[in-house]
Amino acid sequence: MAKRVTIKDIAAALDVSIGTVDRALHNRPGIKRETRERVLRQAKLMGYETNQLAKSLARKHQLKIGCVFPSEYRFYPDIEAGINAAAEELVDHNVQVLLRKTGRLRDGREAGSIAELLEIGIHALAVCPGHRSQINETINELVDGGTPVVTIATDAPESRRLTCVSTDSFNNGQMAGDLMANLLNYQGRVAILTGFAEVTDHDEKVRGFLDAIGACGGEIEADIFETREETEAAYRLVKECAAKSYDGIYINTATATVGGAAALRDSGKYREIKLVGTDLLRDSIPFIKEGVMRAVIFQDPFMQGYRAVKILFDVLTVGTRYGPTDFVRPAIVTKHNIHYYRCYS
Amino acid sequence: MAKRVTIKDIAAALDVSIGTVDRALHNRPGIKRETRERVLRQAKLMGYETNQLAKSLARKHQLKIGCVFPSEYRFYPDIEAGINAAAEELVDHNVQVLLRKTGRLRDGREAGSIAELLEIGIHALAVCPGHRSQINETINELVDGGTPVVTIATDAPESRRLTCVSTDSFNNGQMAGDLMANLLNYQGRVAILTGFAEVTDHDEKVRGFLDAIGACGGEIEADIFETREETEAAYRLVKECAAKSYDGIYINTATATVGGAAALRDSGKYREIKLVGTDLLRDSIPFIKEGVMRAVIFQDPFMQGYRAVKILFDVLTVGTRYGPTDFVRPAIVTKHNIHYYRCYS
DNA sequence: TTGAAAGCGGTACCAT
DNA sequence: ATGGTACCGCTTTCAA
Repeated sequence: MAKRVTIKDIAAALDVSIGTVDRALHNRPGIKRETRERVLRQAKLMGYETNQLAKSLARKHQLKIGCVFPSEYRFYPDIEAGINAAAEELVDHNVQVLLRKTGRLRDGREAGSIAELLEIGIHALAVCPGHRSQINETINELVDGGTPVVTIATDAPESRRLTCVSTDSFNNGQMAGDLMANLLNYQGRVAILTGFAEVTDHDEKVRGFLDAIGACGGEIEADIFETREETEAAYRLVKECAAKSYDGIYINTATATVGGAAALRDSGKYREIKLVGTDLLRDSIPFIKEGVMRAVIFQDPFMQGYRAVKILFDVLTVGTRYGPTDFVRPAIVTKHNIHYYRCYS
Repeated sequence: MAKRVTIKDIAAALDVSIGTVDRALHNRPGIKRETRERVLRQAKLMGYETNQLAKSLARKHQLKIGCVFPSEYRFYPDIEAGINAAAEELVDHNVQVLLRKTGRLRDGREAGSIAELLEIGIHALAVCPGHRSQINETINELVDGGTPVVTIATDAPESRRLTCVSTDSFNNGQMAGDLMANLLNYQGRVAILTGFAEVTDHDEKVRGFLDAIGACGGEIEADIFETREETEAAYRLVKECAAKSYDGIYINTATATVGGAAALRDSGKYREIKLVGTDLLRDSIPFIKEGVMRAVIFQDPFMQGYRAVKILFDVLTVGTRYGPTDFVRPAIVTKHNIHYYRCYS
């Protein structure tokens, strides 16, 4: 394992100063085109790669990464925990993470929080947009000004955000559908309890679920109901379904999962009716442990927050490119692996 | 966010040199007991925490971490990939990872490889022991000499290794058992195909599986067969089981999973008989995608290798303490989440 | 027993 | 347009 090539090595080989090498490597002004090319050629030749530790250590200014997300107590505390975990890993890199909470997701207060952060001065931004296009301009201005932006969990797909860290909702639904198809032995009748018909993510999950049960080669019928993500509505709907001839129930949002599980337990029919839920709230844990709910598809919000910050740091320092979406892998959580997953909400 | 406290700050506060602070902080010789205590008190007072980047950058010698594992082409290539991924993350930290392969797991060639590494000089060791006690002395000598050792996948529990990175086999079996119980609607007859009756890990999985199906509150019978981890034996056994009245089959080792799945497909009864396997070999992927195998419990060997190296680095630099076991979380892999998992064997 | 200083591999600024 | 140098926070060696 030969010693790593440093800018000093390059400088020596070309008989220039390390300042010049640095200028060439980083496209800084004040260097002759020809010199830059010579340096770059030599760097490639010698297989130079930046030592990120040295880079962080030498950086004079602190990197500030802003994070804007709702203060709702479901889901977002996990995202926050992930953000903080990443922040902690980056303190030695002289990175500071600034958090701003925006009330409820739909309040539309992101722009205000972002403005606050800009006042302070940030080098990158992670945000959970409450609306898919409302803050496009804000995002685009930032990006055009050289401040990378990533969205978390929800997206603003028509903006010029760098990427969106989230789960693949369609695939999420497929995972649930496949599980259900297997639990039902490829036949029966299931109730799908979706959040809002018009919310893209929820709808995608429904489509994925239908896709999977349709492709299983059996005969599974499905009815779709809307919970509007209200615990009580979910409770009522599941109570009703339990009274009818449903063999399985799929709930595609977190809060409704809790309400639905409670209803199924109260109905006393959870041994016959198979319940598959979504996400992990503290309140759903007992239902999984007791076998009321067979499994949940966990979208790992912690990891979403964590990755968002890590990606931004990476973009800022290494300059790595990312695709339009960065899918976090969901987990199938059951009675005996639930202890591997932390949840903060 | 106040600026971080550095050794310079401590030195200034006490009007000593940073050399003295360093000596105190690291229990180095050549410092008066009293001075050391003064420094340590001040450091605690100011909330000092080492900047690991600076530490790595300043270290004069390269840290060498040795890894010894079988060259078998199942499972171990994934461990190796994980080790390499960790190694890559640590190059900037001036860490070199040295690999040594030992033929088949049971060949008992670890001691030789370790000796080779000691010749070169390593600061830490990760090893997959082929026997649970045979290399205890080798391990203990290293540990007593200040070289931390962790075991990967298999363990040497009576040695003084720092920790063992592996999965919890009993829990692994429970996950499979719970899944099977749900697939069978709590009733039926299952065949358990275990590797070797006398191998602890395999036996633990069987016990975990029995525990879970026993606790499900239904009536599931189970018969146990030994595959000796041979593809052909597994094929034959599953063919036989398919001809009898089994409702489910659980296979608890990687290679047998492939053979078993092939047999079930060939029997044409995979829609009726539920197959749950273990681990992910490239050869098992099609069986999962086609629905021949409902799920596998994936023990994530990549993560095991990765964590082992990361833990050793952490012990070497930060000095973190670890418990006797470090369980990597297994994943339930099905048709629709299999694309999230890489496998190298 | 302690202090001083030269690095590690970069960044950033000043001088030329 | 380029060179030189003082850092960043720590380790390590040498001098006192």
